[in-house]
Amino acid sequence: MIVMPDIYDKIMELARRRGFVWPTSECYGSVAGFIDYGPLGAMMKRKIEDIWRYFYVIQDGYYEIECPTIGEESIYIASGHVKGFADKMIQCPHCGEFHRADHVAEAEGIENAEIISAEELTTALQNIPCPICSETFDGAEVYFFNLMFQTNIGPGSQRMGYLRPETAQGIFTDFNRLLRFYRDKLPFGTVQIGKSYRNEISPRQGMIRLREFTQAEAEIFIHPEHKDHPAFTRYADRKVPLYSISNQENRKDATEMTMADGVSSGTIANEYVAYYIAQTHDFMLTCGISPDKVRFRQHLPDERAHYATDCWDAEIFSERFGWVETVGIADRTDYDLRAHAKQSGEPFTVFLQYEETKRVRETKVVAKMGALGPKYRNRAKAVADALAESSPADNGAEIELDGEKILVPPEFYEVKDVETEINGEYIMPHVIEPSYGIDRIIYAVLEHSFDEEMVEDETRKVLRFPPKVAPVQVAVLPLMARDGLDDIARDIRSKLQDEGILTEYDDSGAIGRRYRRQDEIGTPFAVTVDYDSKEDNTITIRDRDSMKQIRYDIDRLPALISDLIKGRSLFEEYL
RNA sequence: GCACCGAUGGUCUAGUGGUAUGACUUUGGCCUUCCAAGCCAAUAGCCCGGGUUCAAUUCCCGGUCGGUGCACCA
Repeated sequence: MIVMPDIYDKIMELARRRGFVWPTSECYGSVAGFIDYGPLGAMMKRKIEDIWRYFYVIQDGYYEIECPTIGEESIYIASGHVKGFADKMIQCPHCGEFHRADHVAEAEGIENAEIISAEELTTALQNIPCPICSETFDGAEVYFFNLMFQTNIGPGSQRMGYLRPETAQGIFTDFNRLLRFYRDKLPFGTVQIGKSYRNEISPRQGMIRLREFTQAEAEIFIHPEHKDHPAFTRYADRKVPLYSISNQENRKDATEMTMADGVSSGTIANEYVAYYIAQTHDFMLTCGISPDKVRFRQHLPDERAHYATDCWDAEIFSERFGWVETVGIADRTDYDLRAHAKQSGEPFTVFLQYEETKRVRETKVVAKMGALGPKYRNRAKAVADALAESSPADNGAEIELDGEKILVPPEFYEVKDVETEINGEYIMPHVIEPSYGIDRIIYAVLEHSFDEEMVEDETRKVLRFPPKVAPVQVAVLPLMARDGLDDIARDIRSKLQDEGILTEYDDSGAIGRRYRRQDEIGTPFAVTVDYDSKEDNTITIRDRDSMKQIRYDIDRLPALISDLIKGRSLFEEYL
């Protein structure tokens, strides 16, 4: 891996100076793991989120919801975060080193180290030597370090709350409402973009490991037996670099493969997973990620969560951090819904009607409650239930009640031959979950867009953002701030504003300096008003990447700029 | 969380037991007819707390933030 140790510093220096990303609350000394997005960063983030919305909300039709960032304890008991998101830690009383208690125990041959309680682990470790200093852990206690931020809800602090460690749970907990919203049909999807929180032990790496970060997650609920994506043809022929389990095991680099081949060869579990791999690839390139710096790495069987059938991470290559996981795409089966169903007692199932009603003949044992009630009293209901499950003989039905075998005589029940109609079945959907780390994507876009080139012995710093991502879309510059050029420029600016285009007006200093300023913040186009503009009602449009200019009619400018930003036409076509 | 290293205008930096160098940027003015030109001026800084000292940005201790290694990363 070629490491350029200064590229991160260069990017972050620019990002700080020009208002993309700042350390948070600097006047009080900042806090590791938290950042502020400055004016340009916040705008750029919004644009990237909007591109994401284009793919998931507009293209796929999955509506967005917004849930609280604080959730009450039950949610995270169900999701497994209260238990599973905590590590059992122990600190050596002699050298002060922190260890994962279960790892130390396992290495010393203690069985079930991962599942035994903290108390048991404490006892087990008392005479075990610290792997660092070899003194024993005598007197040290195993404690839980949970990566969730904890809080109390209300003044009585009776109700425990947690800051959500992922946005997904809000979608799962709203499942029954969402199901109604989508009129009781599968498949359907719901997305959420928002902040999540993890109390990282050591959040270094700037924007890569944050304690508060933005996720964009989609939860797509599908029939467990129908994992073919209805719009699969959209991406069937798209080639994506796949770093599959076998590539990893055979130490081969990622190989390009179409999604159709990925699914038919069995590399990718199903069309849904493949569709979102391809869609993620599409999204990344749209945001300005370099095509040669993305790959999709399949989770190895031992790192995959036990409930997931297939899981792929989109990884982006960073000069500074190497391959960084930015998106996870998993088939989570019915794990989450099942967990919430168990915790809440709600069904979390979909009733799917059969095309044709099925008729089933069966024999039913129906209790005669009039007779049963007086005899069995408060046990009558239990007896009736047990009878329904029993297979009566001529002399009566033998049932078991509280471990006691009872023979219920025939006069207490009736055996009926009934035909029932079955109109459908309840099924618990499976969930496909693409989960995006927006902040990491923003960093990667900055890194991949950043460029330096020498122009007449000066270093030109440019952010080569796609026009859709650039926080400022057009700079309007009068060549001179006089002779009426400034008036024409202001007029052009307001016409562009009417089109909803974000412009910056700048009349200070030499024109070259102004171009450089815009280059540094990635503004794709600059409109310059010169003396010819007064004569023939034209201006020049300067392209950031090529620094080439064209003359264009002022009246038709807003429409052209709009097309250029949306990617409907390319600057080169007008040269 | 541990160990080591670092922290000087917005940015990059020089330097010091007696309040700080230079460049770039920014702002105003002059000049300027398309890629950081020039001139004049202005704004702006020693990470925070404690200690030693007549005096601390400088030395010491603690903290914060950043970098590196360890640990951690559902």
